[in-house]
Order: sequence, then C-alpha cells, then structure tokens
Amino acid sequence: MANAIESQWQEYWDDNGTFEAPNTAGPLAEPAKVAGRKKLFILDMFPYPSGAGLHVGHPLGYIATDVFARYKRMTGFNVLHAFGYDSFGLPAEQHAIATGVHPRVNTETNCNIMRRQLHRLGLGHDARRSVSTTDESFYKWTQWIFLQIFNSWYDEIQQRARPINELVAEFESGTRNAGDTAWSSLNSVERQELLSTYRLAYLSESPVNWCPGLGTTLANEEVTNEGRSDIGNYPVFKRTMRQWTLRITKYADRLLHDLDTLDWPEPIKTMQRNWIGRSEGALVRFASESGPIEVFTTRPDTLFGATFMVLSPEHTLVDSLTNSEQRQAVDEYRASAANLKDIDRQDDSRAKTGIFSGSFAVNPVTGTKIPIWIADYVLMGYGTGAIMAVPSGDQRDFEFARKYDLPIVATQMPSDEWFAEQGISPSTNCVTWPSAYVGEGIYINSANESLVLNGERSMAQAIALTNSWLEAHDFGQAAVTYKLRDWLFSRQRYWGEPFPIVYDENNQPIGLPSSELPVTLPELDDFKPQALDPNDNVSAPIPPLARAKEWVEIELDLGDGKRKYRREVNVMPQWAGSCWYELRYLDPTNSERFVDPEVEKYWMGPQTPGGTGGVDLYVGGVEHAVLHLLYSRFWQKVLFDLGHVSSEEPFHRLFNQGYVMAYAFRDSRGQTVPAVDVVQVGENFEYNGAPVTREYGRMGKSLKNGVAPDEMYDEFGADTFRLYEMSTGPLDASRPWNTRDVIGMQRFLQRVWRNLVDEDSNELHVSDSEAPLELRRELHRTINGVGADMDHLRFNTAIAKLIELNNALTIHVNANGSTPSEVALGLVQMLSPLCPHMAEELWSRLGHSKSITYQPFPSVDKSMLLRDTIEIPVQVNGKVRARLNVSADVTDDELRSLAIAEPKVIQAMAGAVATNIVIVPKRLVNVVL
RNA sequence: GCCCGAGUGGCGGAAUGGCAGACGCGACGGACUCAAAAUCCGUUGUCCGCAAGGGCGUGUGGGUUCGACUCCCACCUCGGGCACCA
Repeated sequence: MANAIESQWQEYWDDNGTFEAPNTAGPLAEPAKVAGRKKLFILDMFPYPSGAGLHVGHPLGYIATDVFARYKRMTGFNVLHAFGYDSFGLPAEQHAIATGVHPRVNTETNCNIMRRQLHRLGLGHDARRSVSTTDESFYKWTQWIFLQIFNSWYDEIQQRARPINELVAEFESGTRNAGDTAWSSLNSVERQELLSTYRLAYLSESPVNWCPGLGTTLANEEVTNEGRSDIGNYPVFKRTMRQWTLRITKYADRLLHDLDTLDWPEPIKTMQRNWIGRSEGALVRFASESGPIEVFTTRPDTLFGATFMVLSPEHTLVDSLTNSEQRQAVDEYRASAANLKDIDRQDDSRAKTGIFSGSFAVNPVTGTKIPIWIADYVLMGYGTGAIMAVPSGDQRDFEFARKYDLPIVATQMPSDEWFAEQGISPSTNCVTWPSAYVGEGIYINSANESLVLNGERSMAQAIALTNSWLEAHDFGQAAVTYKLRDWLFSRQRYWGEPFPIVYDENNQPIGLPSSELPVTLPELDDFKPQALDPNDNVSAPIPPLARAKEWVEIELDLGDGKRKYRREVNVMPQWAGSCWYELRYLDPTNSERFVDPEVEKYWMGPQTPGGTGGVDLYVGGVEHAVLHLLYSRFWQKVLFDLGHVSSEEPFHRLFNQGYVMAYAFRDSRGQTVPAVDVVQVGENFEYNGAPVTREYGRMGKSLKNGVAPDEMYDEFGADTFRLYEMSTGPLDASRPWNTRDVIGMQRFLQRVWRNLVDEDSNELHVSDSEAPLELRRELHRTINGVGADMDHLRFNTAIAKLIELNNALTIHVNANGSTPSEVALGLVQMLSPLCPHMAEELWSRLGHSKSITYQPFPSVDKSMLLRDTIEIPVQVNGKVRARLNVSADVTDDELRSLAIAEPKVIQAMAGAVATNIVIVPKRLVNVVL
C-alpha cells in the first residue's frame, strides 16, 4: 500500500502548497500567516547534481532536516525549508568534453533526476524557493556579490570592508597617504595598480596543475600519485598563472573570534581555528647579496642559534641568490620540487632534501655569515616562504642540519629530564644530540653587545627583548601571521560563473556596472580543449572561454565613450554559489536585489537585541569543516560590512551528520574506479581485469561507490526508508549501508497500521474507551521522551521509544481488540514527522479533513510520568548483587537498611564489615567493604 | 606527516560518572499452514555448570573514583579534511 498512499499524499501537499513558508514582504508575503509565529530557517548543504543521481548517503541529512522541520511546524514555528542545486562544477564539464553535450543540458537532466528522487522521499520543501547556481537569475547575483568584493577594501582601523570609492576619496583629499608618491601625481594606471593592492579581489600569480597533453589545467583530484593526469596519463606540470584571489586573510581575526558566538560542534571550531592558524612572532630581515631576506619566526628568542637560512624553491630571490656553480643543481632541484604535491611536501616523516644556493646571509644578532639553502620543506604559502633555521630548537631544521652537516648552536640549556629521556649526559655537545630541544630552558650563547638573553628568563620575555632589539636596529619587528592563505578564486574552466570583469587597453581589470549583469556564458561548439605536445611546458594554457573570440572582444561604453575591452576568461570556482545560496532561498525571484532587506532581516536577522543572527540550523557533512564553511562566513562578513545583510554570520547553528559508508576501490595509479563494476576474484578485486585495492569510505562521487535510493522506494516505500535512515544510529555518526536491516522498520509500520486498522475489513478499530493507566503512562512517557529526542535531533532513540509504545499497544490490542483513541491519536501525531505519508493517511481515517502537518505535537501530562514502584540495584564493591523493588518515594535510610538485609548482599559481603554505603537517592546503593 | 573524529554482542546501535547490550536486523525454538511466505509467541554477549549460581566482558596498556563504555595519559586501528571534488 505504501506507494499508493505516498503518491496520493505527495500530490495533496503539492496541490495545497502545504510547505510554503510565508514572507514578510515581496511576492511571497502573507503577513497574516507570519504574525504570532517564531521563524525557523532550516538549511541543508545543497548537493552537486551528479549524473549518477542521488545515492542513499544524500538523504541522511535531508530526511533529518525534514523530520526536524515537520516537528517544529507542529510546535508552532514558521519554518522555512527549501532546497537547491550547486550545479556548476567539474563533472558536468568533463561529461561535456567526452560527449559534446552542453553542460547545461546535462546539468538540467541531473537536477530533474534528483528532484524526482527527493520528491519521492516526501520532503517538505517550499518548492517555490528552489534555486540552481547555474540559473542566470542566480549567478547574476553571484557576479554582483563578486563586484561588491572587487569594489571594496579593508579598513584596518575600522576593522571592516568599505567601498573602494571611499578609499579613493581619502587619497584625493589627502586624509590618507597613498604611499611614496602622492595620489595627485600618479597616472590612471598607477592609481589602478595602487588600488588593486587594497581591493578584496585582486590578481596574483598562483600555481596551477597544467597538463599540456589534455590542453587544460587539472584539479588536484585529477592528478595521480605519480603526477600524471587521471584521464590519458599525461605529464602534469606545476606552473603559475595570473589569477583572481580574494583577500580572506584580512578577515582572519574576525573569522577566528566570531567562532565563539556560534553554536557549532566544538571539533569544527577547532579545525577552523587551526586552519586560520594564528601565530605570534617576529619578522626578521637578514642581509644578503640580493638584498634583505625577510623571514617569519615564532621563536625570535632563538635567533642566536640561526646557523643557516632555507628558502622555498618558489621564493622570488632564489634566482638571484644562486651562483653559477650551483645553478644547474638548483634548477634541477626546483624542477623536481615543482612536481611534488603540497601534501607530500608537508609530510614530516619524509627525508629532508635541499640544495645550497651558493650565497650567504648575515645573522643580524651575531653578524655571522650563514649559508642560504633551498629546500622543499619550506612552503611559499606560509609566512614569507623563507625561514631562519635554528637546528638546535626545531626538529625539521635539526634533521636538515644533520643531513647536510650544517652547524648547530644551542641557545637554551635543556632540562635534566630531557637529557635523561634522550639517554645522553647534559654535557653532550648539541651537534650530537639525537633531536632538537623545543621548550623553555636557561638561555646560553645568546648575547651580543646590545642584546643579552643569557640566563634564566621566560620565553615570552626573551621574545619581547629580541623583538624590541630588532625594531630598534631596523632588522624587523613583532608580527602576527596566519596559516590561512588568500583564496585562489579562478578556474581555467567553462562551467562556472564568468567574472563580471573586462580589461582595458592598459590591461587593467575593470568591474562591470550592475546594468551589464548577468555576464552569461558564451556558447561553444566544442568543449574539447586544444591538446598540445604532452611535454610542452612552455606554451600558455588557454582557458575554454578564451576560444570564444567574439565573446571575449567586446565594445562597451563605460561612461567615457565606446571603447574596446577584453573579457576575463577564467571562471569562478564552485564555492562561489555555495557562499550565499541560502540568502536567495529567502527571496528567489527578486530581480532588483539579491534579497529584499526586510525579508532578509526577518529570516536571518538577530532574534534578540545584541544576539547573533543566521540560519537556525544548518545540516551537512563534516567534510566542509574548513573550506565551504570558512568561505561562506567570509562572504557573509563582507556583505555585512557593506550593509547588505543584517547578520554577521551566515549559519548560527551547525550540525554535522555522519556519512553513509561503503566499500570503494582504487586502481594502481591511486584513482578510484566505479564500485559497481568491480568484481571479486577469490580474495582479490578486479576492475576491467586489472587488480584494484579495496577501501572503506564515504559514499559519494569522489569514491564512486554510491547506491541509488530508487530500489528502496520500490521495495519498501519512502516512509520505511526514512525511518530506516533515521534509526540506524545517532545523526552525527557514520554508518555502513545495509539493505538487509530495512525490513525492521517496514514491520514496525505494518504493526502500527494493524493496531489501528483491521486488515480484513479495512475499518478502523479504535475505541473511545479510556486507555488503562499503565498504557496511558507509557503514552505520556513516550511523548515526553520523543519530544526531547526530536528537539536534540536524536531520531534513532525517538524511533526506539515509538516502537516500544507500539509494542505495548499491540499487547493491549491483542487482549482488547481495539486501540484507545487517545493512544491512536498521540502515536500518529508523534510518527508524522518521521513517516508523514502514513501518518497523514491514518490521521485522515481518524476523521480529520486537514493535513496533520500543522497539528500540535501532543503535550505531556506530567502526572502520568510518575511510577508507583521503582527497582533499585544494590552493588557490593561496584558489582550488582541484588535488586530492590521499593516505593517510588523511598528514603535513603530505607534503602540502606533494605540493602544490607538482602540475603544476596549478605552472601557477597562474606562476613566483612561495610566501610561505606554510597546511596544515590532513588537510583542505586553501593556497599563498600 | 599535520589537524579533527570514532572504536560496545554475529550486524546497526542504547546507556555521557550509577543495573552494559534499550530498539532493530540476523540466528535458534515454538504456534498457525498440506507446505512455504507473512504473522504471532519465546530465546539469544561470552565462558564454566544438569541446575542453582558464578567467572569474564565496551580496541590495547596504565591511571583517577565507592563506582568508568563514559574522565585523564600513552598506544593501535579505522574514517574525515589538508586550500582546483564539493
């Protein structure tokens, strides 16, 4: 019956707009419906519409938010729950390259498949509010927001983004110094170049994975372990390109501090804090033949121990510092480092490698000439891309010094315990220590004429002394740095948002006026990039949009007459749309603004004065802990600073659902292959006849191990499937997929049905007679427990409680032939968030003409939660030896005397005397011997 | 490697300092049936024991506590992320 009932109620909900949430203003306004209800904005991390459609991992979070939304509607909230598609992205473009079918066609097909699969689940979304990031009416506003960012700068004093025009005005009026040259004497190109050093969106040279054999740049995921392309197995080269970058680092401190205001899982906050990676220390300048080399160090107090310097292979000074003798070796080393993945370069267990540049720098505190080395364990993306190496105080520097026989000078005397742990005597020369010493210790070898650290002092004091010395002698100053890097925002692809940017004849980027939006993607006949010689690492990469010549060359009047311009040919990354999509759900059809301010304030604004606003519940996978969740916070803050939104944070409460896990398989190159096509051969697994290795991980497109939900609908129906997904564990835990277990939830629903409806006659057997006291108490205990579980998203235990109630009801029905109506009504109401179709059907059969959706959740009669007698375990030395059945209002004294009189307790005590009797009132007795 | 999690019966899990194994799956036994399916009733951590009863038991090793799945330390294994999958 499930399929018939479910499609009937889905049709009813569609026809009646059951889940449409009223707005306060604009086309979706229904003020009468808004009045007197608190708002609740519930959000799912929207999916990428993959060609494989939905897999059974997707609905875990979607069902959970739907259950929660339905529960909250029953407790009086105006619930906004909408759903959209993050539909730009790599797979659609790859599909287009392979088949020649336009990504838009493919994307629409995939969206429709997913929409159908989700509709079949009975999710209560407001369908009017669905958006796709690829809709022109959507990405028009993604481009508009980019322009807001481009046309802004970060005012360090006010600690907020401000329009770039206000900076220009300050330069013009002279209230702000433009730098070495006065603003008035700069030409227009120089002015633009100066402004670009302030803009929150700017161009920089950044590395890409360039694959000439495919004629395209590749995502990290598309590069194999051996540094070749997944498709075609061609060589991949790391090289730099001029790309858009967003100045997220300006927000590092606010992104860090505002985490404290959020109701997010603590581990996610920790991950974001670590990702932002704030470090205090000093910038120090070392003189060299090629000018000063600046390093960042968290330990300026160890500067006397800096016996060499190390530059990242990508450092701009490497060329000029390399002498002719070392030239060839350095070039070879840089080439090999270029082909390493960053993730491997950060592997501390890897043997250190490096090469001497041939040049020296001067340690500012000792005046000593120290060699400058180049090594890949120093990364260009952190600090200044160069370090001072203190081998006695840093393990990586220590290993490097030992390998290349570089000098080691101790600046702190380790503790005796440390020497004991290392198994060496305190007189051991630091050159032969087994490892570096990191920690507090008496300073030694750390003094020059004007800076003396030697002796006993705290690290903080030594750092402060060094920092002020550096500043006084113009060698550096205290500084804060972050691991967080500015956000590389260009992709050399087709299927993304075009930038609303054109270049003038001076090659200066110009933001288009809003009237030019949206900048739509040009049509292309062929999505295949122009392949080159696989080893041609010289020719420039040509992004797909660059081949649309008529689109690229454009004539515009931007206020100074018609001129020729050239469009930006990169596109935005997929993150762009997901940075603000939740705002568009609020006002999806607005053509004047990205969202009506009044509507935005209602759904996103702070609910209490001084409170934090944002989405009330955001549910999604923990894999988004740092990137998506940091990028969208950044965009929200820019929009907030510019006065476009009323909440400084986008997502007030975050909940991470676990993953549905499944086996996945990888080929010899480390690339995943589709799990459905893998065959087991004895103990081993093969794909297309080649051996593959098995692993276990999150179901999804990356691991190619999805299982479609459609067969669940066919075999069991949506209600059973929903219940199964919610019952298999706590929402935040991952769980393996196991079709075999689904039947249990179907049996449960069938038992509920049979308790209310006679199978033979199809008539209700619900009676008006009162439920006996014990059954009524069971009902109210269940209402109490299920309500609390629903509030805390503990749907698995809510379901267990409902099963227990129904099992008790079955015993009653078997004895009495009918279900008391109070139990029938309560059970159906409690079930309705979880299995809404069956609940609607039973509700209707129980004589109600309106949907159960807005019926109040049953209320608890507190007097029904009492029990007459309780069972108290009695422990002897922590082991349960007996149980007491006592009155529910038993006193501690009664428990004590009953416990020690119990024969099994006396036996377990074996004649010994109790030294203590611990009594937990009305719960437990522990006799301690 | 670094950052963040998780390890409990044959399986998914419950219990957040107080009775380990709720609830479900599976398995086993019984009822119904010509039979099977479905349904209903019962048993089911493990070891010793005919039983009564007892020993052991929440990844491993230590610690705190009257009492630890729960808190602390170390380790092992598995999962998520590591900036161009999203």
